[in-house]
Amino acid sequence: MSRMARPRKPLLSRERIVATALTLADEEGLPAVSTRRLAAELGVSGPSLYNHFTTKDDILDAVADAVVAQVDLSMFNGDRDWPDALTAWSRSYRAALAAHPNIVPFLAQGPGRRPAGLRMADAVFGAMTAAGWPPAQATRIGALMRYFITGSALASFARGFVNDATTYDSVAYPHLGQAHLLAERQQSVDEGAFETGLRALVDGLALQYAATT
Amino acid sequence: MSRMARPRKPLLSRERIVATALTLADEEGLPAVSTRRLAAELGVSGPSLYNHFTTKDDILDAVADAVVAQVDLSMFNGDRDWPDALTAWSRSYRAALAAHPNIVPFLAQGPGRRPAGLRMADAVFGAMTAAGWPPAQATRIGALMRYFITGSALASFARGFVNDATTYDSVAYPHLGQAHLLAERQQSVDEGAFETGLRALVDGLALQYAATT
DNA sequence: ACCTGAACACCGTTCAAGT
DNA sequence: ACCTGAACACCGTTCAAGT
Repeated sequence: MSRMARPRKPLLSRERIVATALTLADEEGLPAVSTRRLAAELGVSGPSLYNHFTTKDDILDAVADAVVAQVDLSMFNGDRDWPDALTAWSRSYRAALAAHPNIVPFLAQGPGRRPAGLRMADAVFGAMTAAGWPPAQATRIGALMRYFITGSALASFARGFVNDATTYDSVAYPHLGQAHLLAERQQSVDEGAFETGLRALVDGLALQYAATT
Repeated sequence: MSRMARPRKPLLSRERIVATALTLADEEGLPAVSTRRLAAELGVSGPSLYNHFTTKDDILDAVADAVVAQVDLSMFNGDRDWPDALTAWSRSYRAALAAHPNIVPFLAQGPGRRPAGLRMADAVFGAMTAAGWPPAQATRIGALMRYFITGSALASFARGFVNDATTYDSVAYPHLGQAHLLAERQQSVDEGAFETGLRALVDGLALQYAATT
């Protein structure tokens, strides 16, 4: 059964488009990822992309999915108790987003309905129900942790902090010391707020767990 | 002290631009808010807007600030204990965002450095320190609650849920029953996840409070 | 001071045409 | 099947010109 020799291989592939889009977003920001710019980066003309994706949003969805696919899910294999697993997963999730901050604003908008997001939701749901959580609560836990982690990533990584002394009027905002609002402090505030919130969430869920089981 | 009579009053004002932009975003979505479309809505030509704002992002910042300004802060007046106040504020915050879902993706990106956001951060910080929280923790609490609330609003209100049976393959995602992913279920999942997470956060913070004071 | 039209340098997407 | 150039209907923003 022989076939004709394949014609010269295609210039593009979905994988190459996604990888190049992610690199471009990482290096020059989300606004740099236009179809025309991305195509130029790939050495083709703009409309070529439409042979592989139906829309620009489809491309960004795939990029977002590639980022979410980096999240470690191995802590849900049953070796750890649920609070430990949830904590480890949250940190891995946040780290995956921190590695690609410029895609976070897009990623945070969609519900997690792409493959990697569903795989993640499935892993959390499975581990929580296995640990004894009722299914309805297990669903909620997956959602609320995602809210917290993506919200944290958005606020932390998205836009720079304007270090403008006149913005922070001590008369208008008597409780906010200037020191609390300096740009260089922001990252440690974000980090501390994330860890404090993560612990509070897991501890608070543990209270509910003890009350319902 | 008389002055010359004012010449015909300006066609535009910052207030009118912001109000019209918010209405347009509410009714037709964020992409409908282009400078040209907004100007047309206001009965002027596109470039006129630049007499009142330096950039389109400045306009959207002001719109976001107007939404945040709707958040009730009266629960921080000292009548309630801090967990009650934090809970009431969170619900008011979420409700303000739910009233204008289309602006949330923009709003969630910036740190809360506009007037209404700073007023809010100041109120939370003031109430938490007054209740006995150390300043560093009070700052973190304001930030982490914002992460959770904006993250929740983004995921809940931003993009519709695709009700596509083929997306949810029971082989690929064995733990996720189809019923859990139907569009009509989504809103109640979001609501339940928000309330579960809010309670967990406040309960978990109460544990930390008891341990540090 | 405030608004306008014209212009610049872009967009996302469609489509007929090429191979 | 996959890529191209041309085209359409848009963008945000600048700027000289008007009042």
